[in-house]
This record gives sequence, structure tokens and C-alpha cells, in this order.
Amino acid sequence: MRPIEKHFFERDCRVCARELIGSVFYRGETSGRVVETEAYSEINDEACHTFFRPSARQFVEENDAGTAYVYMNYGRYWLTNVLCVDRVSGERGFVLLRALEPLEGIEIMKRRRNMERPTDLCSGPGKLSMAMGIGKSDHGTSLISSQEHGFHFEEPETKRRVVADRRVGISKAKEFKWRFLEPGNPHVSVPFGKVKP
DNA sequence: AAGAAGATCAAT
DNA sequence: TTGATCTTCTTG
Repeated sequence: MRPIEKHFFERDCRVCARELIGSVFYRGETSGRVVETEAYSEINDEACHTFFRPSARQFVEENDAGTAYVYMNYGRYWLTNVLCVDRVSGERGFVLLRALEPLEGIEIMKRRRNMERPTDLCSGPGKLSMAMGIGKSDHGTSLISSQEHGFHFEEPETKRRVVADRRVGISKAKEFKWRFLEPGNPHVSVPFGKVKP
């Protein structure tokens, strides 16, 4: 397998989100295959944080492609995103990491999650961040090559099937099919076609 | 200073 | 279906 470099994330966030499916995400002793992502764009996307959070607009100004955008949601869970910067258009966006198929460090994940079943470990953006030990201190660090924080991705070895579906848990721009997942994979948060209308 | 909304999760 | 729980932003 080949490490994913910065230029991977210097493309449209929807392309990055789709192409990330099947790659492997590493953090320290833990790793998992990416089986579900979502794209958020600073252009015409009312669900993107840049649309309603000044701090997010500042973040995209000050950081490079491949940087982690980590924030707390509902007062309980950290959510992990990768910053994308299209090298052609300049358009910025995020890939939300929504689900992994756990590969390595499964015992560590079980401990962090206080859960046993493999499908309970990384089947959602909050669960995934908890299982990988991602939190506030990882905000603003590189997910491409971070010695300190131990993050990187590797390219898929084999092609995966990918389908596009509506995004989960949002109230604006609900119609955009910017969620990408491997259909039938038991580790996704919400199966294909099952997002509430 | 106070209120509202929010890219979730697990128990009921 | 619901409650937990807190950060960010807006309004007064």
C-alpha cells in the first residue's frame, strides 16, 4: 500500500470523499478501512460549518489541505474532518470521516468505546473518533503525516464499490447526495437509502 | 447575559 | 423515541 499525500486532498471535496472509500486510516496502534464519508463545501452548501461559523471560515483560511478539522457535537462527541483545497478552483471543503471497518488495535478500540461488538466500534463519526482516540488536541494537526499525532492514510489495494446517498443528521441542503459508502458493509452508520427524509 | 441550534449516541 | 450535554454564535 502507498501513503496518501497532500495532493490527494487538493481536489474537490466530493471527489476526495468518494476516493477515500476503501483507503485505510491509521492512528497510532489503531487502523481501519474507510467505509463511509461525507463531503461539505464552502460553496452553496448551507450544511457546511463555513456557512454559519466564523471560526470555520477562519480555519479554512489558515490551514492546508490534509489538516484535521475536529469539533465537538451535541456536547458529547468529537467529529473528525479532513480539509480539502481544490488546487484548480481554490474551493475549500471538508471530508467528514463517518465510519471505519476496524483492522488493527481492536482491543484498544473496545476499551475506548466500552463496547464489544466490532460493528459498534467505528460505525458513526462520534464512535470512530472515540475509537481512534481523536479529540480536541488533534484539531489543526495533519492527518497526512503527523509524527506527533501518528496519523496517515494509505491508498486502497483493491477497488471498492461506492454509492452516493443523502447526508445524515442535517437540516439544510438535505437533498445533496454527498455521502459516500460501500453498500452492504456492516460497519456503516446508516445503510444505503435509509437516511430519513 | 441568555437562548438556540447542532454533521450523535445509547438506552428505553 | 428521548435525554444527555456543551460549544459557538446571535441577540438584547
